[in-house]
Amino acid sequence: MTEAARLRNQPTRLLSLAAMHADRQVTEALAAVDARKWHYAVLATLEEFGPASQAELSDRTRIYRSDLVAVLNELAEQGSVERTADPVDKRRNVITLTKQGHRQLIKLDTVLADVQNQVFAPLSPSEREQLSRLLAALLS
Amino acid sequence: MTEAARLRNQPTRLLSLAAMHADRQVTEALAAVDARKWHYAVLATLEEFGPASQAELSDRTRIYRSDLVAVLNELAEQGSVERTADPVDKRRNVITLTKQGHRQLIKLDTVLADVQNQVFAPLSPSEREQLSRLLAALLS
DNA sequence: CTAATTTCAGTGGTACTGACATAA
DNA sequence: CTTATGTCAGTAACACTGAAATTA
Repeated sequence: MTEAARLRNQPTRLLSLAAMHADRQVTEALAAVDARKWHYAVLATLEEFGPASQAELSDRTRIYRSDLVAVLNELAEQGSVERTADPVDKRRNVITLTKQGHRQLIKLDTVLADVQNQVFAPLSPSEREQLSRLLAALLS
Repeated sequence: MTEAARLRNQPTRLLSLAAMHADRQVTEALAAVDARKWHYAVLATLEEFGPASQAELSDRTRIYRSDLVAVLNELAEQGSVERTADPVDKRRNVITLTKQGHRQLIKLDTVLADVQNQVFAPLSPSEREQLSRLLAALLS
């Protein structure tokens, strides 16, 4: 079944379909190790910037504050993260990466590296760079 | 607020963010004329291939059969489409584009052309072609 | 009997809004 | 008094599954 020419000629549709295709593989690969994209975003951010409040995590990961609550509940339940009250500002929680969380991050690193290679397998290394450059330009 | 290096280096994340950014603008522009992406997909398909059953429309647009029902209800309500029983196969409906639907399609064409130019404004014409080529390669 | 078509009900992850209590 | 923070409730479009009724 062929697509209408009008649809084929909508670059935004192509972009959507490609992203959906990639997202699907990421989601599946992460699910296999009991994780989600957001888990990785939070763990990676904590690793790089150290303990943070939920508001700061929200800013850095682009996860909404309201949605972050559930993500942190999940990460805390699996012991990847600790949530303690901030003594200097009692409105805040301080989120800290645990050793278990660090191990989980390393594991997710390898899982995601595999997925990137799988998703971008049709492209040569220089084409992958090209693509990243063009996509980044769209966001600036 | 900067993103963690690990996140910046995930091309699939970049792809997701770019697609989300583009989708948002498409959705907003279409909402302004009381339409959705799926409406356009259905109208464009009917225009190019003529009257079709819902199963055929589903195949061509990649909209699930179950979701297509609601889309066609909306299009029928606004008079863009007519749904009649197929005399030769009573299981089927025949979906036909009306004159009103044709006009709506033309209108959506211009709306979407504007959005494409807006979304891909940061890229030169040859870069846009490059991007389309690379994205298409990911889907093959 | 089987297979295809339309439809409905429902799930689940996502993006996003709004509101509330608490505390700065 | 206002603003920031964490939390909860809820909406909406989307992707997807499963099943029922009708008809080929």
